[in-house]
Amino acid sequence: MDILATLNPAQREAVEAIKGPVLILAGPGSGKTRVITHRVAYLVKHCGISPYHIMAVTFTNKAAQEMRDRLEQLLGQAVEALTLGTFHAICARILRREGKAIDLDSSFVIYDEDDQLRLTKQALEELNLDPKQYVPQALRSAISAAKSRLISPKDYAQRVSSYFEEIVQRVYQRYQELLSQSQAADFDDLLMKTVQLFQNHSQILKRYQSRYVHILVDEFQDTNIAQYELMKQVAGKYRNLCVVGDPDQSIYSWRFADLRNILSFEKDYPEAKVVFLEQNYRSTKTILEVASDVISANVLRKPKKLWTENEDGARVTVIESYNAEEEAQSVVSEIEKLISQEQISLKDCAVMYRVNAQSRALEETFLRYGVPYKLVGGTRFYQRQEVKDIIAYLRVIHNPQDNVSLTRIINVPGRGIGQKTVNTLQSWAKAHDTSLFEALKQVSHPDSVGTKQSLSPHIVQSLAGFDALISKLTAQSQELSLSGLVDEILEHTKYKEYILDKEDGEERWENITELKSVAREYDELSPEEALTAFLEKVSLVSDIDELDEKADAVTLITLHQAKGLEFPAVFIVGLEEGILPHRKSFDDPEQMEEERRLCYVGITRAKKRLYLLRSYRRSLFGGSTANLPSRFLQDISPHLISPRGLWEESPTPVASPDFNRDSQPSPRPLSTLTLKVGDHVRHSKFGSGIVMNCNATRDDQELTIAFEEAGVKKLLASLAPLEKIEKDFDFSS
DNA sequence: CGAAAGGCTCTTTTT
DNA sequence: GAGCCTTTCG
Repeated sequence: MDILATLNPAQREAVEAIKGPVLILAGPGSGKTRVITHRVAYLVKHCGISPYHIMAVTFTNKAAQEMRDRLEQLLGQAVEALTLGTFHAICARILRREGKAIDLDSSFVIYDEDDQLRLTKQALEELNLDPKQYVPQALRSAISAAKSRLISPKDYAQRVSSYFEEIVQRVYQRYQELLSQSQAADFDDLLMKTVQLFQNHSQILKRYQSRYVHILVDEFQDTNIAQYELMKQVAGKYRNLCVVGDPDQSIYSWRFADLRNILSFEKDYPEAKVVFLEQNYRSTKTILEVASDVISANVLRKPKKLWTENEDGARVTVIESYNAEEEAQSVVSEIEKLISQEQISLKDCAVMYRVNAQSRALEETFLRYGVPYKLVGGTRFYQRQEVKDIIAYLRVIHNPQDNVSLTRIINVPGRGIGQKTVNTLQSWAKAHDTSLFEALKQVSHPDSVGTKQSLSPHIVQSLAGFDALISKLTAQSQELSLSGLVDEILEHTKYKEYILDKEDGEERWENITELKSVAREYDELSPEEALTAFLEKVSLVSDIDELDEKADAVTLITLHQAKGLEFPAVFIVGLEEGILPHRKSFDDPEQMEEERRLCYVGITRAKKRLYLLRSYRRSLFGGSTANLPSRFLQDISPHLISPRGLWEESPTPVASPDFNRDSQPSPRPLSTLTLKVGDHVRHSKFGSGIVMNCNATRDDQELTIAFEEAGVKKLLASLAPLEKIEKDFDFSS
């Protein structure tokens, strides 16, 4: 089969441009994944490049798996040698192989957010800082932000400019020490440490540079600085770097993704070829117009013209209901209508929402009406307490240095080792500069000195018992299959009795059974390999990876997770001020633009039918509140909408405030000048910029302006030396 | 030491 | 409303 035959001219151009850097700006539904897949196939089949010399980075493991499947179809051969995966998975692999060079044991564990938080708390405690005054979550996030920007504790120390940052620096420093003591890497470390490895070991970098002749990166708009740097390093030799992204679909800035990467790309690779994919193959004309109405209100974007040859399609349905329950019922009844009247099945339908908590009302209603559904995410399987407990046992067996996991299980199920004892062990470990595990071993030996007096013989016995348990399991781990090992853990800890005694015990035990069946998939490997592979998998899987496409059931999913997917019928629920856009974005125009992009991502998932739902009341936390309809709804041209619900009954809708930012009541005319959103301005100091938001204060205008060079600033119209400029100004150039 | 009860806070998105 | 923490009592 000819790899190029099925591509349109722009797609073909993107596939054939194999020499040098390429930036593909691809709108939703423009065949972006197809282009990447075909490009790899083209490299292998037409250019004779071995898959061994190609690296392709995807956003999720699922996307990676799908690409591998499609490639094998396209090429008619397996492509095992191809490096394909998420940045995190690829980095983990590199670090396992090369970690020795930077003092990272090849059996290092990967800490997730929960582990990170525990470690942050420990660092706080050790530094005698009050966790009430310094919220651990905030510190964790600040550390993560630093790492995503490749700022080491030392670098951080040099740029400290506030008391809070001073604290962050100290916690960050200690946090890293604790990580290294545990032979652990957190998510951010996977990226940062790989970059550092390459920075400090040029001979290792050279090997990888020579290997990867071609590099492809998908969802480029959601990469962070560390990922950008990594890519730049590996592509340093051949510069055959192809990145694909859509700035309008950038929705991960809170994970420190940096849209500037797209802008930097053209600066760092001036010879880059830029290809635009603008033809949409997914949605109807109507859906595309709705999407365009919503996204065009963003100020910080390059206008883009998407088009399609698809039919006009039905108008989008806007449904207003009284509360979340009624909203869920509307979804169910519309789905039933679709199934009976159109050729749409359950698995063609997806319900998307801003926050996971919204899934509850939906689930209850789906259950009540007996409509099958698959829930993506929510309380994530591998995050569940009981599942993490068992994994913690496995981690300790695999890597006894892992202090976080050891602390987690040392008294689970309860064996009389309380917080006080753990503290004693921890200070002993710190005083002797050793791991908690070593402390446990030393202290529980009857002939050890120095600590006995502070621990009762009774406790020492408990510790010795636990130590013996771990030793025994560790010995068994050499011989038993992985599922056998899990059985041993369960048996010796009496975990079943422990968990069945708790609330929802049955359900939790089922989760353990489920975990065991995952473990069984690794039984054919050698015990050592199985444990390593299993632990790696459970650290890096995401919920979306587990989505079963074939099951005939409605998908319930967050807007974030829906990125990259498509469905014939899409329901977006909770289009209300405070939900979508989320209230957290109210005072930050940049975040507000991201909310808008999120809405855009949701809309553009739909192929044929789109339903936008909004309810008058919603009880998200405790008391129920009345919310106004989302400003995004107001941005859609009325002729694209066919209304249902409250609007249907009362043709003259209840007067609701106009949310268009442009028409916010402006203050009394200023003698200088009055500006509105979207105006281009020049500031005597900050240069040229664009107005993102206007806030009328009592006798002034508070402006948020994105300056080309100086970034986003908040200014007062009466004071700022501003002039309005007419000429068209391209923010991104 | 551990279970139970009461009080507190903070409510987003996830590799 | 839930999850987390602290307090209290056995």
